[in-house]
Amino acid sequence: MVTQPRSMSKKDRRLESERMIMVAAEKVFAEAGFGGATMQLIADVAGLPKANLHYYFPTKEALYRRVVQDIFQVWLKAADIFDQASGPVEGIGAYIDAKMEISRRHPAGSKVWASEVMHGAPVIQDYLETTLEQWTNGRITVIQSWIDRGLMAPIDPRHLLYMVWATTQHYADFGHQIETLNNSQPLTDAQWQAATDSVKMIILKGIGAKSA
Amino acid sequence: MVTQPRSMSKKDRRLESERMIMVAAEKVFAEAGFGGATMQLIADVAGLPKANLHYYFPTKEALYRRVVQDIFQVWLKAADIFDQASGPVEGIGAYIDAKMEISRRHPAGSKVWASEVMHGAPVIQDYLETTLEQWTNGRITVIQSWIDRGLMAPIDPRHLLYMVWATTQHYADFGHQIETLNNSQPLTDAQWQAATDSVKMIILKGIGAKSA
DNA sequence: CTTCAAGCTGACCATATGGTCAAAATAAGA
DNA sequence: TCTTATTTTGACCATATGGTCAGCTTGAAG
Repeated sequence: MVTQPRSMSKKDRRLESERMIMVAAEKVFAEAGFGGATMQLIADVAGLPKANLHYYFPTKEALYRRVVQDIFQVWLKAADIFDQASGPVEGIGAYIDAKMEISRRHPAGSKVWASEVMHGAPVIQDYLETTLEQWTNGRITVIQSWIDRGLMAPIDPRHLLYMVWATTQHYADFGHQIETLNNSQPLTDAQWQAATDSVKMIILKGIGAKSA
Repeated sequence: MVTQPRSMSKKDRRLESERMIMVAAEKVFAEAGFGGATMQLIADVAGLPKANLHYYFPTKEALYRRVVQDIFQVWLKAADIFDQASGPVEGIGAYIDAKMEISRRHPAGSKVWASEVMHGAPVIQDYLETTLEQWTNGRITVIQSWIDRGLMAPIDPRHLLYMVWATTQHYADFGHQIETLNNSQPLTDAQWQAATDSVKMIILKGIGAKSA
């Protein structure tokens, strides 16, 4: 694939190799699913011999686990925006922006996550029960406070979050379908912007969001 | 699994066997993905010897294809409601109701469909390009006419449809995550109703829908 | 009852895949 | 330069899986 620079310390090369493998793995897992992905294909995409993958990651499952954990981190970081907001228009608006951007820049990751959850979260169930639940409850509190302050309609915060997740991730997970319905062309910059604006407009208006 | 009634014509038994296999296959494909599913497991779930599956369905892919096609039919049928509606409140409201009902009653099918599309629609690409595109364009026309008649805000109909698909299917595809965040309990009747109501309320309000 | 096509299945095969390993190559330190 | 630890990789193995097939069972028609 890509020839590694000669001038690299062993530690750097290690990190670099791991990164290349992770990138290739994310792509292959997204395209074929865990069961359909093969270590050989991941190795080919990464431009390394298969045995090399097993030097860095003992098993296919270990590699997959790392990929999923990585994605989860990206997810969580994007959510920080929520807290700095003074009200729903800013908070949810910015959150939608961030999630749409992730769907656009990181579609493979989104698909791997979706696949993992669809199959019953065999490897990140503990994350769902701990980190995700805590994060969710925290945001629910924030949204509820907005409702209490009259900044938005009394929507069940949980279902609002689900709607944001569903809608934004749909543009990654079902990107192929969307592209097909777009004359088999990838969405242009303008179309991504229009999609983001539509989503934001409908949801913010739908919950009667007011600026703080 | 279930013992077949003795009093059945050969034709009926054929249909019955095919049905049992299809049901088992849908479940297994949903839980494991195409690559992760095995004919042996499908056979076990169906309560038949593996060789019997190959008697009715020549290959794993052929079986999978039939399952996906079946699901697509359910999808399309649910969409008929759209046409009988006089305006967005009735039309989109009923469509959301129908799709939420499918997500609840047919979650495995929804997952198989999602998986298929996520992996680039290898077996139903032609459906996307023909049937689905036609259906979509038809509904876009309907929605546009509502906009033209001032029955709703000038939202891009395409993104509205995507939002309805995303949100309703999310309750099936990410059902495991939702259940985990619900104290690891399946949603109750009341919770399903609340979810449906939330979705309908936000979207209908979000697009400024008016009864015709 | 007989016949014969349709349905069914245990045993088997070729292949693909995850994973191992010993030996070679490489680089850091003394 | 020599030594040692780390990294790389071709060859190999055990297993799982999709698929086949020859022979058996069943039931409908004459």
